[in-house]
Amino acid sequence: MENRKQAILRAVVNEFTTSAVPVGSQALQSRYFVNLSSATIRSELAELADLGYLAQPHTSAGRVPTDSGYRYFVDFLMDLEKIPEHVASFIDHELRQAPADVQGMVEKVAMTLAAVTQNASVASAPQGSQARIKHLDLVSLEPTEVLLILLLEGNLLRQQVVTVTQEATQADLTLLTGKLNATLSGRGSEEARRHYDKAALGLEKELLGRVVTVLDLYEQGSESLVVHDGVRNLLRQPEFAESSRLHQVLEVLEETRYLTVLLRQLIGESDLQIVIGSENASSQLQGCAVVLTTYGPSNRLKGVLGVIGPTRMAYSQTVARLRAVARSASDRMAEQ
Amino acid sequence: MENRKQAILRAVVNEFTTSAVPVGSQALQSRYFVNLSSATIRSELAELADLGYLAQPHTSAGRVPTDSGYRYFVDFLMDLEKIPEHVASFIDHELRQAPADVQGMVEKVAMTLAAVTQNASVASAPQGSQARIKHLDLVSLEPTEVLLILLLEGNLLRQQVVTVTQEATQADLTLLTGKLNATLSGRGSEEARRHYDKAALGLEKELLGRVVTVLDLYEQGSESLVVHDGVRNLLRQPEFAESSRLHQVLEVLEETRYLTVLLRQLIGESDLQIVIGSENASSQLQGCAVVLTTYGPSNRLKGVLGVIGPTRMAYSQTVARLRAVARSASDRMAEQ
DNA sequence: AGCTAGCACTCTGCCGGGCAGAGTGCTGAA
DNA sequence: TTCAGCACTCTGCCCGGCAGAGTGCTAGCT
Repeated sequence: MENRKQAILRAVVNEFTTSAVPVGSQALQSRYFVNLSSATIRSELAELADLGYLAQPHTSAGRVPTDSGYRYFVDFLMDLEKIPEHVASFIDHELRQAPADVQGMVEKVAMTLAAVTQNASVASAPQGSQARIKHLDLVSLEPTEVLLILLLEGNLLRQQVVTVTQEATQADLTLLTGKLNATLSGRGSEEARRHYDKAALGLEKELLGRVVTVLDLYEQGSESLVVHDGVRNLLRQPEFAESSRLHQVLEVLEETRYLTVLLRQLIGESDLQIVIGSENASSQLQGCAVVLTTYGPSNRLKGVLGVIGPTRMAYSQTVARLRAVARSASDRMAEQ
Repeated sequence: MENRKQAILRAVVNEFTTSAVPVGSQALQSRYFVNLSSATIRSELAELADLGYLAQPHTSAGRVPTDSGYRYFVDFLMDLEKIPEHVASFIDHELRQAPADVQGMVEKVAMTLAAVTQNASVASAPQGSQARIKHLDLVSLEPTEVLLILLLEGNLLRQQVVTVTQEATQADLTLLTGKLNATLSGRGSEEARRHYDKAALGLEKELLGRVVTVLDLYEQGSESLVVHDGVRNLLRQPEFAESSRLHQVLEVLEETRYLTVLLRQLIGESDLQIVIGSENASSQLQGCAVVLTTYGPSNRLKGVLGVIGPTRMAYSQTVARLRAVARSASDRMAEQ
């Protein structure tokens, strides 16, 4: 595409993302192209519309970027924002005072991301495809009830109440704890399963069975933790003035199943993903853009972090800030 | 108040909660008082308006309950709904498949409550004024880094990474774990503090210090867990058609600080609390009603469970279902 | 004394026309 | 290739009129 067309498309996107009003040839001329006439701009706009990058709400309205227009913009025209100093330090400050547990951390990350991007945010807890046991603990609740505590790699705690058929005192359990820790720490589910298969019937086998279950659940990601925040930011945008639009977005955000699927598709894909409007698989997110990246304490443990907003979004700013939050959060988690 | 006035007020509230349209004398006559003329009803309505229980949006509209009207209704006129069988079994079914950890349980409770009341819900994790240690565990991460895992009464897990000044192997830690468990299990923060004061400088003292910190944080409730769900349900109500109304509610829900305060005021108060419109302390909840109750595994461990919706709410149904969820959740938590 | 039928009154919501404003596409000239 | 000018179109807004809903009041009835 010629340079000037690109410049005009960029200008339309910039203008529209800030004003939310269809932009006409005069506005462009006075603010971006003083030494071009509005008529010239008009003919360029018409051609951009023919190419499918712009559309007009009605005959005598200005132009609005289409989904392909935004796509072209983010692929070729966007120059990354340099994050202001105060935003960077805000991010660090917020994340530094996040709680140490995963749950609290993920919530704080989502909150911070929503605050700095002024959009809605989602975050899933970092998770590896393979779970490794770091430590295991058994606590007697009742004679036949045992609380199984599993510490997984990444300092993730899992707990399970196991009802066993045979009574066990805390002393029995402490003994067993030592044994299990010796054989299992640092190992994953395949190792646990092997021990389970070998074990004789009884307490140990019952508990090992539960250990395997917990690890399997984790690896399937079926109990994955996903949080969201910042829905109130969306309400500031005219796109969500009528409640039906927001309703659809909330259906996605509050229905964790959808969200899990949405996020899982990213894992393994490229570092940054931008999904615009109709590119979204789910019909509820038409008119919305989703910007996603991964984060986590290590290469093996990755969670997904995302921003959800109207397609009329400040993409360059969003991407830069999303990356900053992801980096800062990853650093914080790696420290632990 | 005379019987008939009460009946009319009750009818207005009933009718308005289902239709959301100001209710006029004719509608009342045809659906509730066939052997009364609309003129009679009109004069009663006028008197109820004089008493402050009803208002009209404009001269020729029907009547709408005021906040005091709703207040009178819930205090004197409401008869509690008997919960349909399928709702009761839905609640049990949902809560039965809740995860065993507190976080997951609280989320599931909030989700279920939102589903059965068709409003927004909030839930805080059960918390006692006194924390008791049930079990304690130490895991070596690095030579000078120890992961402290505390299992509190109510099966609440807390974890903390402690950087210690003196190197310790896992064997050292296992030894210390046994000692600390012997002295601390079943005890609370005052006991932990006593041991901390007595302990000689070194590993044990450093760890005990952290134990005390964790218990203190817990008892202050400063790290209390509060979740919400079901905002999408509010969007179905005409009250939230313009986004500004929802914006205010979201400010309260997404700002955990507000929510914590809102919920904490209930602890220690009566079993059930209904706050209607202007009775709300926070200005953002004008026009909203909040129905709160407590729940938890025992009398000492209580969390708050609440429903937030428009003042035009099916109070009787909401109260009944809120109670059912609270009871079912309490049972489930007590089992563990 | 309480209830009711009838009636005038008021307010909203909706429809259609007219008008200003914004923005376009086209054309002919530089 | 660019640009000035112009006719055209479409929206948003205002306005008046009208139907509908609901009220308050009054006079008469039981």
